[in-house]
Formats: sequence, C-alpha cells, structure tokens
Amino acid sequence: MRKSERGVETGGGLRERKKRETKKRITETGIALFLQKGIDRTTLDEIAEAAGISRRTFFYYFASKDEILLSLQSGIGEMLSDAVRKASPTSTPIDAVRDAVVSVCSAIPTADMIEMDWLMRTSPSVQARKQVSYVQQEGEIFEALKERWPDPERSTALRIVAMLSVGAMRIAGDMFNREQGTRPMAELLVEAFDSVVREVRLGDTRA
Amino acid sequence: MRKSERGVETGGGLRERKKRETKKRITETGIALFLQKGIDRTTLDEIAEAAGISRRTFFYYFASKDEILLSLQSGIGEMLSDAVRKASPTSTPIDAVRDAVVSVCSAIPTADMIEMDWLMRTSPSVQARKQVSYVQQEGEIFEALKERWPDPERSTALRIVAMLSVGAMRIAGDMFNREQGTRPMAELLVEAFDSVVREVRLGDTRA
DNA sequence: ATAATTATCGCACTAAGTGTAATTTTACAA
DNA sequence: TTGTAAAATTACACTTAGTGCGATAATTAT
Repeated sequence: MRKSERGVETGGGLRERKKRETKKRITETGIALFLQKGIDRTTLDEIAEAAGISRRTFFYYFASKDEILLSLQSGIGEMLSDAVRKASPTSTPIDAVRDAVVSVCSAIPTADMIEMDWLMRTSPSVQARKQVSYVQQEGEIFEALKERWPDPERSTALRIVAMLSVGAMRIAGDMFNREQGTRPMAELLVEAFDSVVREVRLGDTRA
Repeated sequence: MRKSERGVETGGGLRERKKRETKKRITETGIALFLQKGIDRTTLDEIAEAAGISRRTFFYYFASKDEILLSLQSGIGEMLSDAVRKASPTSTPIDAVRDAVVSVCSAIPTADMIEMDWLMRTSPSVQARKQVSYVQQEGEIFEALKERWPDPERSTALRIVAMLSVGAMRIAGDMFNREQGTRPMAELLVEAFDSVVREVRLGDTRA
C-alpha cells in the first residue's frame, strides 16, 4: 500500500526531489532576507533558521553566502553557450551571441532582474564575484564560438567577439540600472550590441 | 640641543615617515609570507607578529588581508590615465593606451611581476578583486580618453577602445603566465594590442 | 610644559567557514 | 519485510577575519 502511495510523479527519486526543494527553499528565503535587510546584515543563522535547516546544512548546499546569488546566475552561461553552438551558419559570430543573449535574457522576468541587479550592487564581495562570472562567461562564449566557427585562423577574432559581447552585456546592464528597469533588458541588449558592432564594423569579421 | 638633533632630513615629518615605513614593512613581510605558504594559509596574526605590530594595528593600515596585494597595484591606474591624457594628438586612441600601458609596465621588474601574477591566481578572493580592478581601470582609461578626444560623437567608440585595451592587457597577462615570464611583459602587450587592432581595424575609428 | 592629535594596542565580540563524528533518512536488495 | 549501504542532517568545537571601544603611548603643536 505504501508502494502505491509513494511518489507517483517523483521526477527522479524522492531523494533528489527533496534536495532540489531544499536548495530552492534556501535560495528563496535567502534572497527574501537579502532584499529585506541587505546581504551584509543577513547572517547565515537567520537564513538557516528561516529555511528550516541547521547552519551546518547550509554549507552542505552552498560553499558561501554569496553563492546563493551566484547559483541563480549559473546555468545562464550554459544556456548561452548552447544557443551559440546552434547558431545559423549564415550569421555573423557576434550576431549569434547577440541573439543567444537576447533569447536567454527574455526568459527572465524584469522584476527579478531589477532585484538581482540591486542585490549585486549592494555587497562588494558579490560585485567582485560577478566580475569573475563575467570573465568565465567570456571564456564559455569563446569556446562555443570556436566550436561553431572552427577556423583556427579566426580564433583571435572570436576571442575579441567574446570580449565585445560581454562588454555589450555590461553596457546593457549599466543602462538597465540607470533607467531603473524602465525598458526591457532585451531591448537594451540589442541596442548595446548594435552600437558595438557599428563602432567596430564587426560585420567584416565574417567569411 | 634637542632641537638640533631632531630630524635633519625627515622627509615630511617623523610621524609620516614612520607610518610609511610601517606600511612598507607590513606589505613586505606580508608578501614574503604569502610567497612562502600561500595567501590562504597565512594568518593575520602571523603577518602582524612578523611585522612587529599588533593584530589590531594591521587593520589601522589595511582594511583586509587582500588589500596588501591591491595596494601594490594601486597607483598604476593613475599613472596610466596620466599617460593617456598626455598622448600625442596624432595617434589613435588605442595606440595611446597601448603606449601608456607599455611604458607603465616597463617600469616593473619582471621578477616582481611573476610573483604578483602567481599570488593573484592562488587565492579566489584576490582573483575576484583583481577583476574588479580591471573594471575600474577600464573606467579610468575611458575617462582619460574622453578628456583627450572630447568629441561626444566618439564617446561610444572610446568606451569600446577602453574595453579592448583592458582585454588586450588580460590577453597579455595570460600569455605572460603561460610562458612563465619568459618574455617581457612589454613585448607581450605590444603583440596583444597589435592583434586586437588588426582584427578589429581600429585604426579606422579615428578621424 | 602642556594640550591636542594620532598611532598602537588589548580585549571582547560577531560572523563566516571547516573538520569531525554522530544521527537520521532514503535507497535497495535479500 | 528487514537489514544494510549511502546520503542527508545535525551538533559541537574550532579557526580566522574583521569590528567596536576604550586605554595607553608617542608625536606634534602651543
């Protein structure tokens, strides 16, 4: 009888589901507290208690407090790389990245983006790690581009494309913040990429 | 009589001189320990004891352990900006930055660079802060470029130049590390800037 | 000399993060 | 069903970074 009661649509076993739920609960309560009182004034004990776990268990899921935020941003890099790898062969590398970034970012609600953007800027340590993640993303984009356009002659050009792409993303992010999220990120991204491409005439890089 | 004994060539008062000496002593003993046992395995107590000060006094000079390293890198940004502001009006913006970076880096002994480079890569937190300093430098370079080429029409182009410059610096840094400091930084910088300019045809950006 | 700064220090405290070992929960097979 | 291996959760003690505060000693100015 227990057997029939036991998880009917348990997506991948009870254990993993619980784990996913716990991690999600920690993340959500953590972010909620961060938004309430700021990252620095939120202690791990508070997060643990609010999430109904012990202090020690927190470190079973995250290596540090900052990683709550970073865990949200992770996964985006992979989605981006995948999208780049599937890019149309007729497009320019930078257009491929642009389209990938736009499509990935479009899936994120603007409200969430504003919150994340605010949190990222409040704590210096998180801001520092964000920069690191930018560098990582640049590397991932570069690798994806190399797979899609495997001509070794163009390798340097592709690295520059990756650099400029991340640069455009940062420009768009700054605009988004400056305008308090009035305009959607996708729009700002297109603008930023366009201005970069225009200034640099990157269209020529192809073929 | 005391009056005549008192500081003859005290460069700016006894107090300031002592302070400078103490700060220098902390920095040097700190770096020495970092190189011996790594940043993470060096505690503040060890640094303080080796430098002959109390743990508390350390925080009178530095806000954190990492800042020992960062304090060395500080000042470079300013030198860079100054050099850019004094650039020849006939040169291309990116060439101005290139020359500035090369001249500033040429003043740093290769041995020191290898040490610093190694230290920066060992500790994650320091690495993160290094990325932040890159972003700051990009901003400073951008501001300097705008002063030198004040045409508002070109502002975006200058921001991209600043981005690409920092990118070239990072590329050169990676090469420097990969080659274990076999070739001088100045040479690698010239190469990196050249390849960036070549790929992107940045010469056209002028005029 | 005396008074005002300023550097140095000690102490107690908070909070992040780690090591270890015990305990509970889940998975799986006899 | 039950025993057992593996994984999740917890408690406890510990190290270390960093802060607040107040006392003390050294420098400087009057």
